[in-house]
Order: sequence, then structure tokens, then C-alpha cells
Amino acid sequence: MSEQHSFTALQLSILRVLWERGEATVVEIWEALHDERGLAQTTLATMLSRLEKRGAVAHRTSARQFVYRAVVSEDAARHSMVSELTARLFEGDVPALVSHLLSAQDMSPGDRQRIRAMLDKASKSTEEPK
Amino acid sequence: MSEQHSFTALQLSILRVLWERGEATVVEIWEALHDERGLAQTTLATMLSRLEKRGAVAHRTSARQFVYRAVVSEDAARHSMVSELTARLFEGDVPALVSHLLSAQDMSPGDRQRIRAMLDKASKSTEEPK
DNA sequence: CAGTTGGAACTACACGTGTAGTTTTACATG
DNA sequence: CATGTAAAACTACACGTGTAGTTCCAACTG
Repeated sequence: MSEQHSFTALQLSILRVLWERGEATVVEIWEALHDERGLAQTTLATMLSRLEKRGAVAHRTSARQFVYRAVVSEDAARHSMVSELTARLFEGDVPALVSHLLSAQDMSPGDRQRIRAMLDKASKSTEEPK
Repeated sequence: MSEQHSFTALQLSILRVLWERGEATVVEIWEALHDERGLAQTTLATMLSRLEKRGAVAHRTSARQFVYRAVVSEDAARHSMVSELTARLFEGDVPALVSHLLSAQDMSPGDRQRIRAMLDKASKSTEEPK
């Protein structure tokens, strides 16, 4: 189980539409991505059927049209992609990744505050379970 | 400037050897990766020359052998790959990535402690500059 | 000088992705 | 029933990657 779900930018754009809407037809996905990427509808259709072959999405037929839905959840995709990156780039050392994030000036003081709050909550639920 | 430096697992394995040693010949890289991936030396040589074409590595010639070195730094690679992932998967929301890390049970209490310490240090240098 | 040899260069191929045109098919409509 | 039409299916192609065999060349060695 737990096949490697690693997706490219375009694949994620498609999946994001499905994650947001639950279901969508090829045309709907095309409309949604129309601005950020000027793709042909057939391109999307090709991508969708390939994603289906990989087991990432599935479809039902309604009124002669395919209505796609995501099979992998956003959280599953995030989990597998983040762990893969952590493994590849930081030898699996999660705090090293966070350290990189901090030193990369990608975060504002407010962001740090948010993270501190999350840390407190995480510690409360697992460190003092009783 | 700042071309997209996104590397695959094998490419990163190669780069890691170069980052660690500074320089290495094809044979040395082959020896270093020999256990984790049973690749032919020609495979490594092909990869190296392609990486060179992309500008990720460079070489000098010594005693009829190519001695490669990395051109992209580990930090640059990390930075560009992490921001790419953050953009793709979390719409650029860094704390959302950290939140994911926390809820994914990838971190031990000790890890959280380490992160708290890093947060303190980061805040001290930018939040209370005086 | 000729042969061996080690490494670089070149060639090859399958696979996934991005991209899209062309063909088929089946329903709706006159 | 014949057609138009819209969507799916099929075909195509370039590019990067992973993988490695084959060829070429220059330098040591006898």
C-alpha cells in the first residue's frame, strides 16, 4: 500500500480543482485553469486519463460527459511529497527542514508566532496525554 | 538569474557526494553510490555530463580523468526546491507546511523542542533588533 | 612502434510528461 | 433516418530521465 504519489505542477493544479470542488468535468477543469495556463481541452483530457490510469483520479459518466473526482486526498499527496522531499534533501531530518525555512527568511515574525502556537498545541496533545 | 534548480533523487545523490567531498571523479561517485543504487559507471558518467550541460556541475581534467565539482550549492538547491514545493502544495504558505509537518506525526517531542529553540533564536535576531 | 587499456564520447531505448491534433462514436435534431 | 455535434479515444511528438552498451582515443608498456 501507500504508493508513491508524487505530482508535478500541472497535475497538482488539476488535483487542486478536484479537491476544491469534489467533482468536475474536463471542461470545468479547463475553465478553472484557463487563466494560469493556456491549455487545450484535449491536453487536460489526456492528463486526466493518465492520472486515472495511475489511480490518482476516477470518473463517472453523466450526460455523455466524464465527471472526475480525486482518489488521492490532498493530505495524502502532501504527506507523501513532503516526506519525499525531506528524505531527499534533508536526509529525513524534519527539524533541519524547519531550520532551513527559518534561515531562508521565508517567514515573518507573525508566521513564527503561529508556529509557536501550533507547537504548543501539538505538545499538549501528545506530550501530556493524561 | 536564479534558474529553477529542481533535482531528482539520483541527481541529488550525485550532488550530495560532490557537496560532501568538494570534488570527485566518476569512479569515486560510482563507489559512493554503489550500495544504495547498483548503477553502471557509464550511467553516472551520462548523468554527470547532463548535469554539466544544465550548469549544475562542472569539471576539470586531471591525469586523464574528469574531476567534477558542484556548481549549485546545497543551500541553493534546498532553497529552490523547498520554495517550489511550498508554492505548489501549500500555495506558498510556509506556516501551513510547518503545520502539516506537525500534524503528520513526523516529529518527536524532542524535535519540537529543537524547533522552539530555533524559533527563539530567529525571533531574537529579527524581532527585537535593539 | 604496436598493442593494450582506461576513460570519455556517442548511441540507444523505454518511460513519464506536456502538449495538442485527428478520428471515432453516440446522442440529439430536423 | 440522416446528420450534425460534442465528447472521448487515439495518435503523435519533443523533452528530460534512468539506464547502459559500444566506440573512440590517447597514453602507458613492452
